[in-house]
Amino acid sequence: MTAKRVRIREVAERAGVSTGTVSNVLNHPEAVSETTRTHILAVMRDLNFVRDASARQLRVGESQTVGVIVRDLSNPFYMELARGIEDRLAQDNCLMMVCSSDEDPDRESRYIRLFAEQGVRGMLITPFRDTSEQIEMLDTLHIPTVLLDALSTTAQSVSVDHVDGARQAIRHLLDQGHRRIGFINGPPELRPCQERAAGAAQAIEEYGLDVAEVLVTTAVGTMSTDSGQEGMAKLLASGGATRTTGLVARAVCPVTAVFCINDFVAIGALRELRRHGLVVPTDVAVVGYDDIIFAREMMVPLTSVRQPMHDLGWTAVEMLLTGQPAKHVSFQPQLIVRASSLADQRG
Amino acid sequence: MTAKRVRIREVAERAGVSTGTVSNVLNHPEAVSETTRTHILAVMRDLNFVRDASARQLRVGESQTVGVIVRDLSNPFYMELARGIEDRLAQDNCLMMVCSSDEDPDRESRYIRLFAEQGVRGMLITPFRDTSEQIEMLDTLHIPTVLLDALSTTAQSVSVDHVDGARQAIRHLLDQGHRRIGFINGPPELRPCQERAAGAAQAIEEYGLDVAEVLVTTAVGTMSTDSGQEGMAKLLASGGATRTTGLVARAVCPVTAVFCINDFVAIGALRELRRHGLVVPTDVAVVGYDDIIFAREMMVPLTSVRQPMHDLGWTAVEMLLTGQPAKHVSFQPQLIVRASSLADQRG
DNA sequence: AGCGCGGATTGAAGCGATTCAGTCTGCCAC
DNA sequence: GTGGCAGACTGAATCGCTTCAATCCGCGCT
Repeated sequence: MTAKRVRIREVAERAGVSTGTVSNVLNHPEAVSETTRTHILAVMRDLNFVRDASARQLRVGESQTVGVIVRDLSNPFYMELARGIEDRLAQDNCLMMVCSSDEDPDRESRYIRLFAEQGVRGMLITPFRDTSEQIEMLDTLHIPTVLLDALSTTAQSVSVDHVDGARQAIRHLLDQGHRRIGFINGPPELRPCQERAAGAAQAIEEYGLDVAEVLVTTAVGTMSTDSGQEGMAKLLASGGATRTTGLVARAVCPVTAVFCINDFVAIGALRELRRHGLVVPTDVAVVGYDDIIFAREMMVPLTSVRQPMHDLGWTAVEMLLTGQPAKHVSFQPQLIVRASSLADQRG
Repeated sequence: MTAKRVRIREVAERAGVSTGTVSNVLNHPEAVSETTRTHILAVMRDLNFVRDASARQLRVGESQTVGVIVRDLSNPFYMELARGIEDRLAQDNCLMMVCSSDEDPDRESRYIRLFAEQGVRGMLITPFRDTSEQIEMLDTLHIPTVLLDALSTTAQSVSVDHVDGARQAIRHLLDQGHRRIGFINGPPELRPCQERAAGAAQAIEEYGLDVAEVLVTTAVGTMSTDSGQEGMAKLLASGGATRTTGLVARAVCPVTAVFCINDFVAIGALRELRRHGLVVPTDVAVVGYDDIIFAREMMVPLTSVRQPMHDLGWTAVEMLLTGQPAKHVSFQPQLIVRASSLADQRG
């Protein structure tokens, strides 16, 4: 029962050298002769020496940790992001401290302060409103910060191009011949929703078509399956009558395709379509957003816009650690085409 | 552009007191007179003072961080767990450092060492094999550790009762009248798989039935949708013939219900059943495990065994921080019944 | 033999907060 | 008037590591 942690001094004594040499083995091995180095390393192993990072940090003023604030850790959307961050940090032997802001400014401030006290190398923050005030504070503390999934004029930031993502989705539907396309948008006050709406319109214009004629937009309050179902119901209601084809009565769908702001919403939309006896993709094509892991596993695999979250996290850390001059890095999303939007591959 | 961080000394000077008093404001406010305390706090705010945690930690030998190692951070299964950990830590103003072992012993060791260097208050580890060796090492370093989702004789641990989870699932199917039940198990060398198999058998015995007659087991190598599909295919193949009912040709299913080792596997099983024209739950009932968020969102909402991961994380931290005497805490899972196993609620 | 040089090693200073033995002050009791 | 005491405050020592000026040593060169 050894009561205390082994210090560098014990190692030095046992190895018959000074503490400076032991420290050099740890930090400047090339400055120590082969013989003493291996000897000291052996002693370290014997004594089970573990270097105290807080003492080191106090002295050199640099830590091995990075703080990460996401909106909600339990949201699978952030998982891949976190993984990208971790993978890049591992290269520099760094660790990440993660927490959730829950979109609560107080929580966020509290965590930022805790991180500052810890002397993190930098912070990665997924802001949920204008955080320029906080950033300034961090600036005066000389703590580099990169905003995730945001565009900032004051700080470094990385994000995925929502305009382009929506454009790809709509272009794909137009390519498939659709000329009446529903768009179930999320809360219009959210930046990503605005941008995706813009991207959708842009794609239609690029095809020389009239946006007002092609796009039927409806917005829902939350990005959940229930909202998606509700949104789809609204779209269907705007269509009107019921038609009887063959033996089955079917709702007449006012659109031949639906672009959903997110995969959850798409799942809800699929549910409502099915409830009305409409078949995907034969009657209506559906495209989602985010490409959550289940998109491909669904009964009708869902076409979706994939965001390179792993790269996003990786690059954010890269910017943080290397102090890149780049102010903002934007990633291109990628449309993953699956059965839910491919009318000709049915059967 | 203030070049350096404000130290406690600056605050003391500016406030016309000694560093000791400033420190007391931070750590023993009751020992400082009302007047000076508020004055010092004001000065701190003015100067934007942020206390250096590494210096504090060096002196008092106690940090505000906890290390967490999960198998793979990008697995949604761990999200809720992480959230439970975070929520409990927040109460004590602690932060968590998270990382993924990827089931690689070297990575795991590396992270454990990093955590030890950081002087974490404790560690939460999701082991993937026998880690008693590592734990012993941590023991000599006096770093408390709680194993997650594991049962250990040497260390503290928390887990969910797999035997009971499987028992609930099978009991439910027996209640529904099923007497030939398929079981798509995972790799039989994994402890949870063994335990669930045991629980399944136990439930059948409790009903006074013959396990060999009721349960048709098949095992798959990985816990993926593809494996699930494959496993279901095997089950169906063991049945043999094809029957023609009404207008449709259908495979004869040798079982009337299937219990899957996990929801991904269940998704694969559903896919295969559908491919054979078998309807869930009319022809075959399906039960999964884990109750992933999508279980309820599926075309046929999936009955699944829910594990209280949030509580698990919360309790693990509780044990860590309060040094509970309890060696092991086991949680009860809960069967969430949905349409996929309720034959009588169809239509 | 003496000099110079460079690589290896030493050891004390210092990072910033906390602690604690001690001082200082004011006040009450006798 | 003096002693005693509690409450408020002080400041030097300390935590373990890194750093760097200084020292030491061995060797080749003149």
